[in-house]
Amino acid sequence: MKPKYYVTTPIYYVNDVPHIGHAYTTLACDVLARWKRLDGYDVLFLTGTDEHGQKVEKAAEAAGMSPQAFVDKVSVAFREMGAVMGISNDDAIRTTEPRHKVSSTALWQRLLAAGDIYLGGYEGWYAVRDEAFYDEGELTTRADGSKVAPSGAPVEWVVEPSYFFRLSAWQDRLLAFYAAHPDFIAPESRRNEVLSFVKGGLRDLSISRTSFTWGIPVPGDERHIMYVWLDALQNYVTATGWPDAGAARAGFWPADLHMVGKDILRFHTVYWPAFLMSAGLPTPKRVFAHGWWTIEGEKISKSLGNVVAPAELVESYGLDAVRFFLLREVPFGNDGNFSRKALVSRLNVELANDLGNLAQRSLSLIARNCGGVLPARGAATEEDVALRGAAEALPALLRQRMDSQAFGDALEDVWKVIRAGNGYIDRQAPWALKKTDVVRMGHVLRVLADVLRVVATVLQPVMPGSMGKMLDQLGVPSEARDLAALGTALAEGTVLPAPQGVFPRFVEEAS
RNA sequence: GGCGGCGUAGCUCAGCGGUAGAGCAGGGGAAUCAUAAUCCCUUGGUCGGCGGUUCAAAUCCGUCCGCCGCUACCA
Repeated sequence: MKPKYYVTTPIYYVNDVPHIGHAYTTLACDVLARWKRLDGYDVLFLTGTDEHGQKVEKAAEAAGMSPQAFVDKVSVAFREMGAVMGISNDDAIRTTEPRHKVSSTALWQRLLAAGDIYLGGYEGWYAVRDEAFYDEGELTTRADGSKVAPSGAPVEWVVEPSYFFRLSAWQDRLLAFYAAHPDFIAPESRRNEVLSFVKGGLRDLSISRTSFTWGIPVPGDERHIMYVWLDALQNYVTATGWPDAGAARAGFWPADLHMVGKDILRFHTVYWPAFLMSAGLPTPKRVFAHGWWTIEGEKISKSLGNVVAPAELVESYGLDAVRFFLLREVPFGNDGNFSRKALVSRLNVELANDLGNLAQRSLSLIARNCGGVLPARGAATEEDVALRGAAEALPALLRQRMDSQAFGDALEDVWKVIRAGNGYIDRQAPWALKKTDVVRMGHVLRVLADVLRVVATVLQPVMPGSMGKMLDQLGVPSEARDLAALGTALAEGTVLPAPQGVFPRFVEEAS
């Protein structure tokens, strides 16, 4: 039986407009999912949308629609984004689905049975204008004695009945959990932040509301609806069919990886494991918090009008170039800056010149001088062994990179081999061997074809379309494109199709 | 304020106790199979400042300066 791998994106809040940040998170998960499939795993890759909450209720009202009709409409944008980015998710969960109501209700009952839920009152300074609660310390007192939020909105003291989760009781168990699972939170700096937060003490968590109704009712007390994160986080479990132990996907929980933006790290690394442990469910193995993108040096913001639509980028530069750029440009986990200049540079230098051109020059030499068929392997020289060895080391190397979500390092590893390939072809000069040693020329071209095959194979998760084309040109059968297949050499004499450039250079239109 | 991190070549970053590295950008040369692509060589850094530990410090400790993150209930 294949080993299982379960990776999730956050569920995206439908009130947002999908932008490059959402695309980035989802893309990272997609590459992992594709990599694991390539490596023989049975993969469950989940994304989805968070469709409950007061903001949605209000937005629906403003649009003159029922909340359900509203979310049916706006959630489409996120599924379209997935299609545009070439995302290979197995499921796209929506928190408004019946299966999720069943699962969230069951979770609540588990927490209740564990004695971790009690009825209390949620009170605090609330600004109606901001629809938000504020801490005493955040407020400013005006001359007339009234208090205002940092936004300047007036606040009032409100009390609302609410169910609470006994998070305060979980501090020690959480700290023990982090200690026992040092890889649970990544990157390291984020782990430190979470540890420091939990060590500072935990307060009980309000997990229900009565002030609006668009949510999942609390079992046994339907005046309340479950609040935000309890319902939202549970989606990851819902998708595995829980609480039906016989569900087809039952074996996928716990997730191997929750990919999140750094803004929602705490919910995934503090509340979520506490909920799960309380419910007697296994905890996810790892949560990775990636960084943010700025656009041409500026924060992404609607008011700046610099929100970059993924579809527009794909339209301008091509899907694979965009996918490559996002994972290549910035060490994963760091913040990064998106600039068109940098994207064009990566596309032209690394994709077109380094990789595309290496394939094109190698393949056209084979087409012209080897009758268009794959030459045989021959006695290997020291240089042949070195280059072939570097390529053959890639799968094992990338396995480690992928398991630590080091996409940038993974791509750098591959590019070292590609650069070495260009050095090799220059030194071997098969175009000169054509006149002096045709047999050796064939052997050299075969080394290049073999190296390109490995490179194209391991790059498929990042650039599925263009690497598929490259494998076509290398004569690799569609059933021989996974990592395991790399152990079997291609048959000499395989007829290769006419080579065609895979990555055209991007030329700015003359103005 | 508290806790944590960062500051290394023009740019983006790796190195984290043993004579400063990569990619890009800049300069010179070679080649001409190839997407005017490629290859080779090369300029460039007192590794934020100051002190300390050590035979030896980007690398450990202290301190100062400058940035950044976290410091709970909008998803």
